[in-house]
Amino acid sequence: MSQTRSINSVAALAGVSIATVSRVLNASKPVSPATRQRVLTAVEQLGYRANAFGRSLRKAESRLLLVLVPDFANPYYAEIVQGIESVTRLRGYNILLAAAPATWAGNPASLEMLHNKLADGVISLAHIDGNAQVMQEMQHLSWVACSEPAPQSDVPGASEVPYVSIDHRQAAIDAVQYLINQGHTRIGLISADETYQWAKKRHQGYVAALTRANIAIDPGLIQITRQTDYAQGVVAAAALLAQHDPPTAVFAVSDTLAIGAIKTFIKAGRRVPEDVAVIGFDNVPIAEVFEPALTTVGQPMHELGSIATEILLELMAGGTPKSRTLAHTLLLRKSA
Amino acid sequence: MSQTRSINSVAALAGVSIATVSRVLNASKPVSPATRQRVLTAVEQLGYRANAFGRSLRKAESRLLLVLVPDFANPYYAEIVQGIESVTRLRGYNILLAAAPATWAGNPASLEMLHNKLADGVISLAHIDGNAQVMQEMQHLSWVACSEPAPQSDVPGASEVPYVSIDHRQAAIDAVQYLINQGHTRIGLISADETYQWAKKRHQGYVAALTRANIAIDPGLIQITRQTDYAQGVVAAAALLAQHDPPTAVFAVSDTLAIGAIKTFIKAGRRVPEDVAVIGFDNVPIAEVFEPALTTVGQPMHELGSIATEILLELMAGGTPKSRTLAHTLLLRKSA
DNA sequence: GCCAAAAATGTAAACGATTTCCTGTTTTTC
DNA sequence: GAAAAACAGGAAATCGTTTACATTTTTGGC
Repeated sequence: MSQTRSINSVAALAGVSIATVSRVLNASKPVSPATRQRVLTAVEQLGYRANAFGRSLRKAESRLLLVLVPDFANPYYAEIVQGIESVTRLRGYNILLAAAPATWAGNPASLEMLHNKLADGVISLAHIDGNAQVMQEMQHLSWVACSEPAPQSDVPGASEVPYVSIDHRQAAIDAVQYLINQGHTRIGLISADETYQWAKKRHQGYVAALTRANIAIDPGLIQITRQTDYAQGVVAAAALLAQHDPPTAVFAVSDTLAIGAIKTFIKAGRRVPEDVAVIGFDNVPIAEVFEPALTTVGQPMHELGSIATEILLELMAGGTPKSRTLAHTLLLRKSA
Repeated sequence: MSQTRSINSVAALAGVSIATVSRVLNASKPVSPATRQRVLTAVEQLGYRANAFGRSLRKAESRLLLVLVPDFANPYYAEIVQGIESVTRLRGYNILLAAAPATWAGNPASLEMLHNKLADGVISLAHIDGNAQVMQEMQHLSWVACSEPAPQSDVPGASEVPYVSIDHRQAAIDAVQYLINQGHTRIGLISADETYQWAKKRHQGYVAALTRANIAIDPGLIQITRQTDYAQGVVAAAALLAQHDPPTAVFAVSDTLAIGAIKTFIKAGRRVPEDVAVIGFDNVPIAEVFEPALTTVGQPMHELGSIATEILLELMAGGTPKSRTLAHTLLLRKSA
């Protein structure tokens, strides 16, 4: 009752060999109804459950998927994880959760220890730089990048890491174009640490949209923050207000930045959207509820996660799935 | 390079036995500096990393902690997980993440499959009802309940499950008392599904505070919602407004409910806090940023997670840690 | 130099499953 | 009714570690 039962105890109780017990439990080979039943009742009686390590060791698979998350507390990632979970649950996999180190380079230990062949595959929501150690590990395991495209391997013949993401550049173009259509010409940008591909791409989209509309790029209107929390949005907005000709519209690469900015604008006596229009990015849960409700670019978070998982599973099954680009949506609300 | 290397290949390359390799890697017994070095370079050269299953099978431990989360997308849980991670990282453990089924009873499979002895311990952020299957599993594994106290086992001699939580009842008393001190006498309650202990306890605190102040309980001012999302807050607030003598203050058992309620009040032409004061619970990230900034009860989320982990680790080490009750804080902002 | 004690290393037995053979029993088929 | 095929179930190898026990090598005191 209290101690751990092995397959041997079941076999003994049922009066069969351990091979037969295994066959019943895995339905791997036919077993006569009579013995089958005997095994089943023995299992029931002992409350037996197969030891995961024994199984994994023999089969060389764990049915565990490693999920690398840059920041647990960020609702954006949380929703993606939710999407991942919805698929793993169905397919009989479990999630091994790990914090992606802020910088890959320094601590190989943290990562390497993690997937000592423990997981069958990896879904990374984090930025993966070309760190050699990491890249080498990637050869051994099935990887898929979610939201943040993975760097290509230099190793010749190495297979590419598939990814699933929205078109960040186009999404930024859509957002900025919307502001332009509203008649704005002085449009500010609040971007974030551009080692992140998404930040970089959105910045590019901003530039592309303005260029296409023949609006000159004013470096003073571009604020790059270190992180994406409210506080950084506050700082960036203050910097924009300090310009001698402040913007009449702002595109922020995340909702948190946008909200921080709006608070600053309002505190400075500006009305949003009348004096300054603001568009955010991500459509986090608060966006809809905030006053004024935030106009923002919505990402299909749940699908990002679920499709990444499907792709990974296909990859693990030996297939060659293609990367996917999902549709974004411009959610028109009150702030712009 | 590409195929999986076992300890044998390392032993062969270094010209030693596998035992010695293991001893070097685990520092379990002294090894002469010379051989030690030879083993280390062999390990390096082959990129060897110990197989987790072999090790876990032999040592009967996985250094994996199962974390049961009711809802991934809820920032409240996300922050607790962050706290858990901060400790597991330090102590060399990893997190196995699982969605706690909404109702335990129906699907034993989901849970049982999960911890086929795979994890060394369990941290539950979820409500654990007295489901017999679950309770039995709890005998086999070290459990700790985080935020939601676990039910006591009926099994005589069974050890109690330690928990870490704030004093939900007292926190509710503090919040409601604050409203009373402000002169309010018609105070509404928006509570949630009271199979959750925290909801029940907060409701009790509400009643206790009013009773102590000799204010009669008006059932019409008590709204119980199914979930804790914004939408439910909207519905509950509308119901409160429909009363012939609506409340001048409202205590909501979660920030999301509070925010939904505030939006409704404002839309109905009421000013917050002048016409209706609102206090929430949890201090989610939005609370500070919302307009009007939300007065709420703060829980030490990060510590809830980290201390739960410490307790679990102590339990697993054979200790008998005591349950902990952490301090809450009433955060006075603008909404009340 | 010799011998006992100490230190270093090797051998082999677990750990708990799955799975490949293999050996007996049926069952089929002509 | 006999040969062939199908079926059930068991014995033992295997996965990759750790570790108790055995053995060899080194050390140091005389």
